[in-house]
Amino acid sequence: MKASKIPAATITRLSIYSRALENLLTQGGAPVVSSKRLAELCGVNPAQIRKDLAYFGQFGVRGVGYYIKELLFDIRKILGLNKDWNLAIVGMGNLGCALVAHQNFAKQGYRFVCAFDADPNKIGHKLATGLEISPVQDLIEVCRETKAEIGVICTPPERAQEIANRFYQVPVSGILNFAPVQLQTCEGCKIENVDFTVKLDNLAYYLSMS
Amino acid sequence: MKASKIPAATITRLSIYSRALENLLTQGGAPVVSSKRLAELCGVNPAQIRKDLAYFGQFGVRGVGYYIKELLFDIRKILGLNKDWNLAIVGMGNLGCALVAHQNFAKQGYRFVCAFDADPNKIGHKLATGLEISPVQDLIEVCRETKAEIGVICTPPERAQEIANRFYQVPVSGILNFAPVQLQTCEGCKIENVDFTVKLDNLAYYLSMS
DNA sequence: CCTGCTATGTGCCCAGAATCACAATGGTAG
DNA sequence: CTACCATTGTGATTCTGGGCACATAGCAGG
Ligand SMILES: NC(=O)c1ccc[n+]([C@@H]2O[C@H](COP(=O)([O-])OP(=O)(O)OC[C@H]3O[C@@H](n4cnc5c(N)ncnc54)[C@H](O)[C@@H]3O)[C@@H](O)[C@H]2O)c1
Ligand SMILES: NC(=O)c1ccc[n+]([C@@H]2O[C@H](COP(=O)([O-])OP(=O)(O)OC[C@H]3O[C@@H](n4cnc5c(N)ncnc54)[C@H](O)[C@@H]3O)[C@@H](O)[C@H]2O)c1
Repeated sequence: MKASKIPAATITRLSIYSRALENLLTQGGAPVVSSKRLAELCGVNPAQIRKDLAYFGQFGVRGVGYYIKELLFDIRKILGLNKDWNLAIVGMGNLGCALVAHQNFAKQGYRFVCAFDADPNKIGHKLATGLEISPVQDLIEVCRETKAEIGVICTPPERAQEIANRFYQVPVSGILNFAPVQLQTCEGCKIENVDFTVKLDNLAYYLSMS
Repeated sequence: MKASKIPAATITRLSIYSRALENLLTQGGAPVVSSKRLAELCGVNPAQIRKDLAYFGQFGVRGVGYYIKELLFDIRKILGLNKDWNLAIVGMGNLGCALVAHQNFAKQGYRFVCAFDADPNKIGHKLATGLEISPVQDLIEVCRETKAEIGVICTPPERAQEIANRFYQVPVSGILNFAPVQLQTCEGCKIENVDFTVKLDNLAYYLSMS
């Protein structure tokens, strides 16, 4: 598939473009946007946008620009957001609960279909969304029942690998990992790490430079 | 300064190396580590590690490897983590509270010195750490009093720019932004975005490809 | 003291990504 | 119908970053 030829950075930017387009839509205004204007909103080079889109086809009208609504639809389709995705989350602590409570995910088509914790006090507890916390021992079984496709790890770092291994057995096809460890990968399962500390460290570096 | 010649990716990796080194330290074992072993732990190429470090000097012993404790110290110094950093946080909702409750930040020398919200019900409330939530109107004043250096934005996206503008006035020298918007930048203030949705979108793309 | 081994430090090369610049083209106005 | 304008789509160019491979240097053992 041509997928392999497309830079990862392009995919990340597509996601950012889609958010800017959503904002333009809700704000109303002209139904078209030029690559120049969109570039300003996203903080990138206009040619970059045109080239990113060119990987997937032709979406604009020369001399006019891009029809916002159509482009948004096309980008979401490229990103695979024209379907809902089922998420399983493990570790219902501070962060885990914040994620499940977050509205935007549902709006984008990401649904939490099961939640797990190891703490007996939490198991059985119902979250605001109606989701009930299951014991982590049942992870594989429940994930299969609920057809989870993406796993989200919010446990302490020393438990993360063990949870990942179980996800591999389900199997899920992707993992979003919030624990600050480098997970061992597994054929057929794509991992994305979200790491706040790394971002803070970056800031610290640049600030102590200047 | 030579800073500008160093790839941003290098700084990010340094942060990851430092975490791996911390793990090695607490686990005990040999006091030295080779670039090969460290590379395995971090999921990168050994030459990459040596090259990253070479930007800043010579830290290893040929034929032996790197002394873990010393290297960790040196990397933390490079990253500017040999001092504490004062953080100001705005928006004490689900995410904001999770961040303040998080132990790791304090361990790394990141201290929350003030917290703000617009909700009258939250103002005056004391967090577990003893930190009291201040009204967002007082942001500039309180940030100056508490010597905040880095701002953390956890408000809804439509409020984020307005908060950033106030941070610019303090001024803080860096902002960690969790709201899914592209903030307008300001000379002298470095911005880092943490964006979960983008990561999920990346997953969605790769999963719908294969 | 000398020899051999091992892992670092680094010059060189290659790949991929960002930017530039221009030709192609749809829309519009006269 | 024609000519002009604005903005896209894309080939060419530049630049940055990653990986290879080897020379270099410290250590250990005899
Ligand atoms: N909270 C933050 O702001 C923040 C920031 C950066 C990184 N993180 C990382 O995110 C993760 C979670 O952070 P948190 O603040 O929510 O921690 P937390 O302690 O509030 O929550 C951890 C949860 O995981 C559960 N758990 C522990 N072991 C488990 C297991 N084996 N199986 C299933 N569940 C288990 C615990 O019962 C608890 O509910 C940690 O790895 C942390 O380092 C958190
Ligand atoms: N919770 C998540 O998992 C998650 C994930 C991705 C992104 N985000 C983003 O992080 C931000 C916060 O998310 P959350 O889940 O904590 O939302 P939340 O609604 O729980 O909290 C938002 C808080 O901001 C406060 N606030 C609103 N306007 C304010 C203002 N002008 N000044 C100061 N405070 C103000 C509110 O009173 C509230 O306490 C949002 O931008 C959200 O999109 C959150």
